Amino acid sequence: MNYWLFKSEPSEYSIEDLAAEPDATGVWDGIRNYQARNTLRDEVKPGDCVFFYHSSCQKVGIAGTMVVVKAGYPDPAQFDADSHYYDAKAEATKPRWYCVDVRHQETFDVVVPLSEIKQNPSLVNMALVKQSRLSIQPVTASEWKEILAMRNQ
DNA sequence: GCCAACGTTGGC
DNA sequence: GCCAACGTTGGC
Repeated sequence: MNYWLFKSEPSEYSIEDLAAEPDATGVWDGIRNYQARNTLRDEVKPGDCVFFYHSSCQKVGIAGTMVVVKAGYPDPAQFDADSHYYDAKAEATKPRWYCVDVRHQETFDVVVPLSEIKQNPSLVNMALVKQSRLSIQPVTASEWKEILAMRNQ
């Protein structure tokens, strides 16, 4: 079982949106970065735990947790000409982009702010801090525990 | 809205 | 395969 952090702009899709889905389960789609794609396709597995990160908003930080319920499969949006995520170069037999299904688990009472994560000495090696632009990134077990210890404070 | 960091594209 | 130009991300 592995830990991950997925980013989303809450104005596009927030943790509240996920919680409001039927069965609190949604598709994590629209990933259009190859490194993130490879992780989704090859490494993210059902049962893995994921932080939901809110980016480009008033309260930047980790908003809660979710769990992976379906491993990587071709992102349907790449074939949908009406979708913002349409990719003319993707073919049904050779999909370019992948998505996973996730189920909402917990919404933190207060978002754990990026500013506090950056100040926490035991989190200096987090991908979030070092490789800030990656939208799908790994989290270690100790980082997971540390973030959980910072929530609801 | 600015801008640094990083990813992608395309000419050669 | 290099690298300049360009596009995107995302914090502030």
